[in-house]
Amino acid sequence: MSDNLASKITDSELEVMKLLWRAKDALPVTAIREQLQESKGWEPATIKTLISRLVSKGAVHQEKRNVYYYSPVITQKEYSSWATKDLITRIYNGKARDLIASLVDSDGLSEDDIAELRDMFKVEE
Amino acid sequence: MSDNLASKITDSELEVMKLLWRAKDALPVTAIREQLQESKGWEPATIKTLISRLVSKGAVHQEKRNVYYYSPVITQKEYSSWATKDLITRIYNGKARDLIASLVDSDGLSEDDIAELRDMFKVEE
DNA sequence: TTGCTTAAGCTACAATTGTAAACTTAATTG
DNA sequence: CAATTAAGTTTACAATTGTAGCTTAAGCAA
Repeated sequence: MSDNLASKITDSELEVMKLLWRAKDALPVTAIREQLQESKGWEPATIKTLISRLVSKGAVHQEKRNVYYYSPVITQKEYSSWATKDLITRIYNGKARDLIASLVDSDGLSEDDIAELRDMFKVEE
Repeated sequence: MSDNLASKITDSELEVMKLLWRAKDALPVTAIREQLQESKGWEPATIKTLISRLVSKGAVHQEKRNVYYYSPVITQKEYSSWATKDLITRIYNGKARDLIASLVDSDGLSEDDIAELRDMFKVEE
């Protein structure tokens, strides 16, 4: 994913993306609105603006049926991994291990997490 | 560190923080400018604005000597760990291990990183 | 001491973001 | 078919951010 795309997904827009990622299929505004209006307390107009911005920045695709249906162009994986690398670049001088060290070291990991990570790194060839 | 503080350090401001973190002692504008003017191509006025904003948001402390000397209030560790937790909250549903899984899984880790992490999580058994 | 060079403070201004209303067009319903 | 409603488009507007100039005050050199 190009820096252009992901870097421009703002916090509010991300809420829309999350919803689209959760959905298996493309969704019409109605469906999007239904969820965000309640969970976020946003006005329909606000939600529409966010969707439009995402479409114009190429993060969401719109398909005309009876009414437009929206689906994510950028996958959640792409986005998360981009965001993570971005954090590493900006804050950890590009060193992924420093991120993890920081997590370990600031109690960012639960016992469970650590157990799981131990596993994760054990089996790895 | 409160959410208030860290969440408000913007990208440009972060460059100033990084410099202050690197410095062992408080620095006068001159010193800060010297470095950022070259590395970032910023005008003196810009640098001054960033410093002022950091001071007013409480991330940097200023001490009047002959001239003001600036030093970080928020430590780099505090900031990184905050930023990391923030990422986890926003993108990984609060699950630190998902962050790491994503790193592993998107080739965000070099062989070296993995070796080191394996050490880090080595089972003492 | 008087102006010259900066530091510090205040002001500016465009782009982005969060939030939304107003207007226009198309669809649904009586 | 006319009226209502909902979808889609355009416009708005304040806060934040990136970037910087202008003004005033103060220290230093001549």
